[in-house]
Amino acid sequence: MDAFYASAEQASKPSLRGKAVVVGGLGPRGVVATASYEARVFGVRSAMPMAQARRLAPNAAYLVPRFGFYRAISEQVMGLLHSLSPLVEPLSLDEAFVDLETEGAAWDRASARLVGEKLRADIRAVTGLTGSVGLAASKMLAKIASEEAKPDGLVLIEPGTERAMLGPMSVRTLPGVGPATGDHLRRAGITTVDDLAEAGEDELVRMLGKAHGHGLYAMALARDDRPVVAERETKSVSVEDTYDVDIHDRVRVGLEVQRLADRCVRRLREAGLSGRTIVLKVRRYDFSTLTRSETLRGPTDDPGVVREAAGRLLESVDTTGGVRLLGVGVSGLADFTQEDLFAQAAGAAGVVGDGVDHLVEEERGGEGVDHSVEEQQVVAERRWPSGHDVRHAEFGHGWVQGSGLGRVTVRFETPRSEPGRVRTFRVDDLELEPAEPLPLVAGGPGVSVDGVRT
DNA sequence: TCTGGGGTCCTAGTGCCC
DNA sequence: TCTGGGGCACTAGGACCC
Repeated sequence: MDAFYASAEQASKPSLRGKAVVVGGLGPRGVVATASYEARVFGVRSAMPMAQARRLAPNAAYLVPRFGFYRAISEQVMGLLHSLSPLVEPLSLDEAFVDLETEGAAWDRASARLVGEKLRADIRAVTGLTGSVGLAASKMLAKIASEEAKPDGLVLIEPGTERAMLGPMSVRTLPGVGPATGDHLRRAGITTVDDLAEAGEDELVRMLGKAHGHGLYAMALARDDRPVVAERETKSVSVEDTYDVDIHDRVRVGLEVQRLADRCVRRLREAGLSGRTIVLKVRRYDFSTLTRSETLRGPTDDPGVVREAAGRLLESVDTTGGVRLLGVGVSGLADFTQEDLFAQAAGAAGVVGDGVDHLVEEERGGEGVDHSVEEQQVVAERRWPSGHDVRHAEFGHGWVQGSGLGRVTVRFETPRSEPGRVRTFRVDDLELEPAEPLPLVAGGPGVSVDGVRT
């Protein structure tokens, strides 16, 4: 999908079509998740700090991501892919490999092109969004082709032309070559795929290690026989939070770790999993990152056990100077099998989602009645996040354009209306309430944040 | 400029067992 | 009995991807 989150927001909000839209974290330490093509003109890119994006494109619309909404659209698209072949390997919400050969969906260049064009038309009809298709003989080449095809295109790499096409490209084009490997190679005078092939396998293994060296050399020769894998098992589950301001108070750090442990267990249970290895992640004030892990005798999904382990791990970490991020994860996963799980949950000192959350909230908000202007703004943004849908008793469906200082500004429009008007309300206006996103396509399936089609 | 969140995979060191 | 080495599990960190 092309600039997926931003395109979904533009489809949902007529007044943003053709405008610069940036989706990402809006806090002081937020980064850009996706920028619309209009925003990219100003130099805004994924993973860029939000503050920098705002300097580059001060007039863009800045929205927080709505993953439930994107997930629902993603499920529609994945459904279309599954109608082509049972072998669909999702890479993320907006990208997947499809093996068109196994079940005979395509057998040559012409049939593959037809399938690809029909898929693009179907995606457009079902979701109202554009997607790009890369067709090639391997996953690596299909991925490169789809990048070349963006936005809203289709690229087929003709068999036999792969090496000639790849040769002059930057090493950074190859999947798995990021900033660090790119720099490493550049220092050795290797900048293109041709340079990689000339360097030879032994040299690449010496420079980058066995797995990476062999893999890169094969890719440089356009060799990639990795199959499309339909079912991938989850290997770990984790949650993490970056704090707007570094936390110095050791007690508060401990409370946050417990809160994260609870959230992690909740996710683990939702997935029907348990795990043996508990991982604590700490990013300190200077951005250095530490992980500490502990492997238990058997898998658990008991919040008390995970909390305790995370707490023990925290004891071995020096947090003086402050921490900007904390995370808790569980790996070494097993299918959940313990029969007495629910008994354990009921008997645990604090059931998941209970107790600790409230404690932390009180710590934050219980310091008196004089809330600063910034605090009021934070509270308003929490209740009315930018970009989220709302419904007003009198004015109908709209979305939050911004909030703060006790006010929330709403633009009243729907995916199929003309660009709408803006009105401002008090944040505690009883006629205003959060709403589900509306379907993007007339007559198409509706979309709710739970991913249920309506 | 100042760096999110949720993942995967790889490497290297260490300790233990056979 | 001592030593070496392979294999494995565990731990920590780093790179990468979307």
